[in-house]
Amino acid sequence: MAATQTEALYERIYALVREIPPGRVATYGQIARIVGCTARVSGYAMAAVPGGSDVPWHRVINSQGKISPRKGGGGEARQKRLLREEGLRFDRQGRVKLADVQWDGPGWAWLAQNGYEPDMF
DNA sequence: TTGTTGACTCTGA
DNA sequence: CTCAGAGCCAACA
Repeated sequence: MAATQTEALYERIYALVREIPPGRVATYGQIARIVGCTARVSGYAMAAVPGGSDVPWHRVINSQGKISPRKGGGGEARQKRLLREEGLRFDRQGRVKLADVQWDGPGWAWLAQNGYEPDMF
């Protein structure tokens, strides 16, 4: 269980990302709005996902519809390949069409079941 | 405790 | 389209 506030925050982020269906993507800011943190922090949470996790971290991209570049360099290519395998199309600028493939959110039922209050939105 | 860094986003040029 | 600056906040030295 979460021993601290920040651990609880990360767990909320991961639980939410696990709800993103194949073929859809969410943005860091979208995740951040729901769990109640900043876009930067949700990005940091993705960087902290351990390998072999069941969290579909590759379905989280930036607000421009592009794969965010890492510090280390590698990783973007793998993320792009995983998304292609789920049917996403990338244009010449390496962007997906967010209007078509962006996730519409977890839904009220899931939110209520996971401790979120309606007045948060 | 202070300073730097980063898988972000928005605005403006 | 690209680029720069400001705001953001948890992690780390």
